[in-house]
Amino acid sequence: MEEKNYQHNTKERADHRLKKNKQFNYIFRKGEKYHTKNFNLYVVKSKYKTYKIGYSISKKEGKANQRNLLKRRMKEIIRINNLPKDNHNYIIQAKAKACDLDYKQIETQLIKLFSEKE
RNA sequence: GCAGUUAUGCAGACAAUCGCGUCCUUCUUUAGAGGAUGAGGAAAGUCCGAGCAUCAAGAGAACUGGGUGCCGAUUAACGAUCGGCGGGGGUGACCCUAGGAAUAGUGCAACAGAAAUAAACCGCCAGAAAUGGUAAGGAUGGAAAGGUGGUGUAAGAGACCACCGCUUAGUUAGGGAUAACUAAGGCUCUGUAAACUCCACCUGAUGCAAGGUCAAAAUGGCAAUAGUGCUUGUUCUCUCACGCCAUGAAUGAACCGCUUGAGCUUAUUGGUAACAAUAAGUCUAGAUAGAUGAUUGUCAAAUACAGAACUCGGCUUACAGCAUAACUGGCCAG
RNA sequence: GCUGAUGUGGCUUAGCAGGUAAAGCACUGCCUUGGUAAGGCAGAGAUCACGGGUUCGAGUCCCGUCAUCAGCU
Repeated sequence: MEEKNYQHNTKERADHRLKKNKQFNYIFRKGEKYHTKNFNLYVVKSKYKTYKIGYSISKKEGKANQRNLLKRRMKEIIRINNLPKDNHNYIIQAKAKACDLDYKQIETQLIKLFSEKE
């Protein structure tokens, strides 16, 4: 049953978000790292049957509205392309002025990241 | 048409597909479906002023610290706003202005210059010289002993005169800052208070991460009529209050605070204006890793600065592309 | 969200009641040594974060921006 629900609900819901500061710290310490030019990916195996994603953009990258826009675009890309294939915990960290990128540039880089992980 | 000044407004709209926060309805309770609604002129900086909350409650005095500073009005309040006055800038429309007191006292004014708050280097005049008189001219400086022109004189000097400036007094106008006029003084009185200071007025501190609810029993430590806490800069007077702290106990954004408010829109009236009064209508985000995105089409082009976090009133800073109104300048053409 | 602090040569710091910006390390040249280090002598290097104001004159006083760094669940 749960598997079916998971297949249907590909959208980004609250269930699929990391929220606690503890979890973030844990994943930053223990996770495996993958890089592209503007993004880092941290992955840790989860004990639950769903995946979770957190987004991390530091204040240095841009002003508040730019950071919000980047986060929305990342969420949108992950929702449409259905990127996370395993039930792990992920953090995507933006760096190196990722706020200046287009939607399409972000898309290619994120797809690259997840394929590298495979 | 060109250059400019001031004020005001907009800050994409519509359609389609997928997707997000909150609320409501429904059936069902892991969840789904439908509907409504969903960021700004600065939401920013956190520079001022308020509400609200806590510091157990309150009245007062002294000192200290901080702020404001032409006049009148507006406002819940303000360092804000409006209208004036004085000063400065611009050909002009118009703009800028922390603008009380320098005879209460103290400090500072480098270098240059003879000399910087105090008189004499060169000079001019008299004289044989010693010396005396003088401040017109010279050089320095931000500032040099009222300025310009004349009379006068040995040479000169407010010594005297005219105009201008300054100080004091008076009259008139004005609600006042102040202005105009008259008379006198003959000029004695450098600048700096955004240096200390004086004068007048204002001022407790901390901030929603404030603070409250769930929250009780029980145990341990300290204290015992003195102690603790007192208006969180210090000291004092008076009315006072009470056992205090830790564990229990959960670092949880779980619930409240959290959105109806000095609210918004329109009209009328009063006022030069800021603004106020009255009437009618209206409810318009409430998140908590933090809600608005992606793709396509049409409009000439939609692209700037930028994202609510308890709430209001201002200020400051950022800003693509426009639109509207009033006014100024000179040029060209008629 | 709230509250503070700091910006001075390449680096680390001085500087005050406003009057020509100081030191150490580093750098350049010369001396010393057979050579290097150390040492000695000389030299260069700053729009005092940026923009206004007060003042005759601001690194310093006042106001506003920007950047950096701390602290508070």
